Amino acid sequence: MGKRDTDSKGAESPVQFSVDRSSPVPLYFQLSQQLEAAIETGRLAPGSLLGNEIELAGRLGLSRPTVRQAIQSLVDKGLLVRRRGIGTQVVHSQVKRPLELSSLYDDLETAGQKPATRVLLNTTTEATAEVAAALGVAEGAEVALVERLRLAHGEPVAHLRNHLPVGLLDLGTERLEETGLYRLMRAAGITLHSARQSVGARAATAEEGERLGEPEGAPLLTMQRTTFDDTGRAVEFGSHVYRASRYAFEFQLLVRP
Amino acid sequence: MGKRDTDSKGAESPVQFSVDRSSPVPLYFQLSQQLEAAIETGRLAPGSLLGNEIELAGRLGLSRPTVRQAIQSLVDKGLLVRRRGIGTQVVHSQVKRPLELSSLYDDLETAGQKPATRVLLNTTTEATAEVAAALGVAEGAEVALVERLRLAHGEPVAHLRNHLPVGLLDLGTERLEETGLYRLMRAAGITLHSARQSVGARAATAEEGERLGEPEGAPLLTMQRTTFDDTGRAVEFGSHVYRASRYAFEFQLLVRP
DNA sequence: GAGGTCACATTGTCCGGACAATCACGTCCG
DNA sequence: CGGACGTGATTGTCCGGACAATGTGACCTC
Repeated sequence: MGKRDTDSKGAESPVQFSVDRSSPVPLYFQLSQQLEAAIETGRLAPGSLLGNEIELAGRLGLSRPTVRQAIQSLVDKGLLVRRRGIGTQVVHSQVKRPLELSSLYDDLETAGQKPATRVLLNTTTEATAEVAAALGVAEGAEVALVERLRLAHGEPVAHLRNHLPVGLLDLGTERLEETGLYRLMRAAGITLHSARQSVGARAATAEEGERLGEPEGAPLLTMQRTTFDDTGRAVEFGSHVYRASRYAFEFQLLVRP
Repeated sequence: MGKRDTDSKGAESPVQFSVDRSSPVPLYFQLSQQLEAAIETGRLAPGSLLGNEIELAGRLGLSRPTVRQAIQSLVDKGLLVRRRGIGTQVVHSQVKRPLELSSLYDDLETAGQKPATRVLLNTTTEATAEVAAALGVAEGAEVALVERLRLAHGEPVAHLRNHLPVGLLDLGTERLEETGLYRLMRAAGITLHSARQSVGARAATAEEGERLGEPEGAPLLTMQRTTFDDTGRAVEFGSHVYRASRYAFEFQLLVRP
């Protein structure tokens, strides 16, 4: 039978870590970042053992709880797996990034494309029943409305319609053309917390087809999203339409144990 | 019991918790479950403070790290928010469930529908290049193939095609009609870890329309998914098609701080 | 040789304490 | 009256240790 090779354990790990106690960065965070970098660059091979926590702590001059905290954060990210009695090992699969609350802008940017934005509308309007329910305001109340066309390689990719509470944010049209909405919100001190999404599909109307360069009746990917900040306040309601021929949602998700 | 002192905050913390030290269930887990139940039933109102950790620990006869571990698990679930200098409070928004690696079967079941499954195919086949790449086997190698039609209220909702490594699982056709694939895998001792998904849309072919009861060219929602267990092995590759007129993906997602 | 048993290694849980960082709030001063 | 400042409250980080639970592998028995 196959004998478990012993060099995966390795009496001494070839990878060295170190922490800077004078830095304001928490020690566990320093360590978790170094571990993550080592995993991503392959210096810690998939499937390899990490060496037991106690020895690792001693080697770094840290306590075991601190080392555990660092490891745990990577387990939560799906990069490591712990097994009682065995050890902690690097996950085999190609974990890229779990599903994030990312804007389309970031999606395209990380995909190597150069997203462009054309702001079609930047005004205020009266909330419809749907928008009012999503944002938690009265029907007919004034809300901000932004409509944008997102392009990649000069081609339309998506039509984005966002409703926001008035006064939440200063929505400069030129800033909206430079970056994504979420970045603006974060920059304004809003800490995003969670979002409720619905992803579906439908056929393009004549108007939608015109805007996106698709024939009427072409399949479109739709997403509706309400985003909340950490006080539970709804800060955005988006109703977006993507060209199915040019875009798909790709993401990785983890099983919550 | 010492000082009850003045609860100057909101004077709203009459909820009592208790732990059973003779139980094999970890203490932090007992506490987190009770907290979660209290939040879901509304006994802990949204926005209300939780009372500081040290006092809570003293009241329960637990140490602060244990209480923190319980609270942290709920913070990770998005139910609580911690603020330094302020306290821990229940989030306002209607957090339902974060995106899970759930089967369509579970989705429909929790939606109150009674899903039915018709197994169209349960056999083995030779892996195409796409399947081979996803499952990490050689092209042309034998893999299991299952095709199912999922119905709700007697109407077709989705066509599911799954490829699996041979010998991984005993796929009884009658069991496939009773429950979802993921439940079978879990029951077989496979611990799911992560999945890579792609969600898109396209127009129905004539054959697809026939199967799902849609006209040719109707918009369909598509999902491709490769699922990995905790050893990094690909255990399933799914290629699914949903009727956009009858189904949409709904989920909640959390921002990774 | 097959199967069960036991020691060992490793992570899981829990404790008690210490100090730092941050935020809300009241106080003091201009 | 308003802004700067200090103070208290609360969570964040970190330590060192103890015992339990679990899976592996070697050893022993049959």
